[in-house]
Amino acid sequence: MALKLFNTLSRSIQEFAPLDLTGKKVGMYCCGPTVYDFAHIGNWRTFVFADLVRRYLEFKGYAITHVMNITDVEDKIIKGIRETKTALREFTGKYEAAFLEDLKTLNCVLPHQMPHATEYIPEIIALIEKLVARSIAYKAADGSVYFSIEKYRGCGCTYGRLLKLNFDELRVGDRVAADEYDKESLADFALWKARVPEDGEVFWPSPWGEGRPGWHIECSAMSMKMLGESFDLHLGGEDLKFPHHEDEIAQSEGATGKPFVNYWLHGAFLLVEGKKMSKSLGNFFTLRDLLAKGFTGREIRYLLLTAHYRETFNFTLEGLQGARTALARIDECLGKLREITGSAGFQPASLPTKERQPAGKMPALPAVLQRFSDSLDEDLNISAAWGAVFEWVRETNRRIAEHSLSATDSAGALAAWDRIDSVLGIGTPAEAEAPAEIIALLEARQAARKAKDFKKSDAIRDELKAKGWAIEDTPKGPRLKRI
RNA sequence: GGCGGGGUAGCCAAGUGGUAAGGCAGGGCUCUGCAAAAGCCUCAUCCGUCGGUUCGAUUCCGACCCUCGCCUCCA
Repeated sequence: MALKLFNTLSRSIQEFAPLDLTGKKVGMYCCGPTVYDFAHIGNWRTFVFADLVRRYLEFKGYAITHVMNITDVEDKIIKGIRETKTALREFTGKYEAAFLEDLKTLNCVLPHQMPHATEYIPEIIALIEKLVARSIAYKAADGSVYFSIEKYRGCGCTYGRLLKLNFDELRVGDRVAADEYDKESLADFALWKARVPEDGEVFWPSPWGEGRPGWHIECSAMSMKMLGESFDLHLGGEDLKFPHHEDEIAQSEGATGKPFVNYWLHGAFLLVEGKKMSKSLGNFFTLRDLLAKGFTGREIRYLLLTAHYRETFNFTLEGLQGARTALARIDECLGKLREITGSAGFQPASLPTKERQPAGKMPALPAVLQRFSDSLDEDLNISAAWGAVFEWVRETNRRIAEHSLSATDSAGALAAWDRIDSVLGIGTPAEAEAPAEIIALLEARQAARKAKDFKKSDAIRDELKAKGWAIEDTPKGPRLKRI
């Protein structure tokens, strides 16, 4: 089955077909973080969504180039370095390192390229020059360069491709009124911002004088530099549709005269405990806040991946608790499969299913994989995909209980899971090794049980519990579990 | 004011013109020296309200109510 995606550009679900003539290579750009603070759980929903798209395209056999920019020069960053009295690199470096660490915690595959805005100033300037040469951009009295929406529309281009805009009825709110730039038109946006005293040491030379790039232009410059003037996929949060993505289209197509991006994918917002996240409501969480509450990256990833990407999702602490139980259900099942398969060095990775297949042409898949893949083909219906996974878990458990699952069946099941998890990225939980002291207690308890000295064995169990370890007696002997 | 999402069991969340996936919680059972854990089974006569179309609507159409978001900081 072919992958279908909702394209914001056409406002409809379309079959995905890469620009690449061989149908194999795919270019994908996702707007990355502005490194002025720790990323919050809402940001992470978008990045995990991008990770899902990337992983699933790879699952389908595409050779993807995934680019995510790092915005390391911007108003809030400048404000931050002024307040903390640090250098630009020092300031952004700290948050960038945290971002990369969080990305790893959530088991997101690292994008192939993560360009920094400050390292692409020449490309940004060159792009602005093109726009100036085509008279779509102009230098204002304040030394800044703006994009003229009027001129752009005059060329027969449409501004407002991703959502309907009615300029006559745009409400002039406080934010717009607060703008005191020398723009010809209110809707015009900055490509190059002239240096002002508050910028401190943050500026670069340019044909229009010292200054720094606007936010929108950097994404156009870097994405086209890495992926070409036209590429396949551009993702981001839904709030970026306007103005950011709209402006990217205008700048890029205004400069090249070619279609910029084929498919625009937008991830929906996240509510936390039913409300928009805000610090005053006390429902504002960074990933780090949640880790501090004792949740793990995979639990958070799981929860972020339970809902369809285009639906507003309500993230709750209770949901996170449920995620833990749900994951344990999968882990238990996989653990049993591994026991049945035996530890004879079985390597799921060596199975032929792992082989790259020509895009869109997969061999016959095990039922669960087929359902999983069919679900994701439908505009990444991950809820249905999880449904397939959990029904498979139940069926597998049933077969295990009636001992009708051979080592070969079990190995096959694990191989299927391996493929599924290449998309979900849930992995296996970090197993805590029990210290020798705990093992000794466990053995002492077993001895007492054998001698039917249950008073003693129960006492040892309590002692273990006090030390943070729970015992589960299974037919194959006791198992230790960290509490 | 303009534009766009939503309203499905206690909670989260898929889906369909023919009578409701999945997860969590709850209930029952199995296993167990007892527990714990786990597993299995079960759990919405019903999909915001009111009309309409239809043999049949949660699904299509209309109206209304509620809710969330975007409208130049924003994932």
